[in-house]
Amino acid sequence: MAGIKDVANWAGVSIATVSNVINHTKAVSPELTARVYAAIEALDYAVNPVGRGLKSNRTRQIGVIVPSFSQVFFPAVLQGIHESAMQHGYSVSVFESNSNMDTEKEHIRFLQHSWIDGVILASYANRENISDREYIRTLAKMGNEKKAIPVVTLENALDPALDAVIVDNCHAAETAVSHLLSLGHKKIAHIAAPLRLQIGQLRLSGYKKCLRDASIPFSNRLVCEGDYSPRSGYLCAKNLLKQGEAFT
DNA sequence: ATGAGTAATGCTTTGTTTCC
DNA sequence: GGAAACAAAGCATTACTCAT
Repeated sequence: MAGIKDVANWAGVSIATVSNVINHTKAVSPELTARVYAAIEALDYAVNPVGRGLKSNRTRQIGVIVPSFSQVFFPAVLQGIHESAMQHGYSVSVFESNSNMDTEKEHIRFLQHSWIDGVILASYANRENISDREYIRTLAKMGNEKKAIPVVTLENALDPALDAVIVDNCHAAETAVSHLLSLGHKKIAHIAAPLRLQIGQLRLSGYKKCLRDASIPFSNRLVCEGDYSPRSGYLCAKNLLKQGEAFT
């Protein structure tokens, strides 16, 4: 693999000039610029990310942790992250936590020592849970340390100190229920997201609020807790049908 | 204004030296 | 002999000085 010294030798310039051409950090004459680019092409040179990272403290690598690759929601999210990262000259490393807090923490520990520039995290942590609070504080601190690794959470606003990209889950559930009501349905079942998570609670409250607004009594028997997977959706629907509670 | 050359810097690993 | 301390290497970037 050719390094910056090889390019400098081939082009007959100093390594400083090569660096200035690549990064546009200083004016370099068109003649030398052309020679540097010719050397880069001839030697098939690519900047060594380790060397660049040593000096700049930046690797242009982003870590992404999602609970599951098989959930319908995340492949589209990952695609969007990947496309946006590419546009900005970043690459993405993806990890699966299997909806398991220990695995998620393990990935975070690994990324903390992996010269990553930032983390996008669809966390399974619950800020109401005392045992998760210390972990959430750790995530919030990561962006303020000497080698800052900012963390952005998806779907779950864990801490005011952490940036988050979230959906208004309460309103979304309300919208879904009111759509069904507008079609004339009165008995609406809710296959819920995990209720230990904020997202599950918000969706359930949106569901309840819409029923309340329509003066329809809430029945716990019409709520079944799933885990996002297609299989849990199937099992919940099966259970609801089995227990004989009529819904439309 | 342009470009060359040098040294320092970042962090980790590996090799070498010193000391008990 | 083993542990601890120190030095050097790896690579790209950047600041600085000097030359043309």
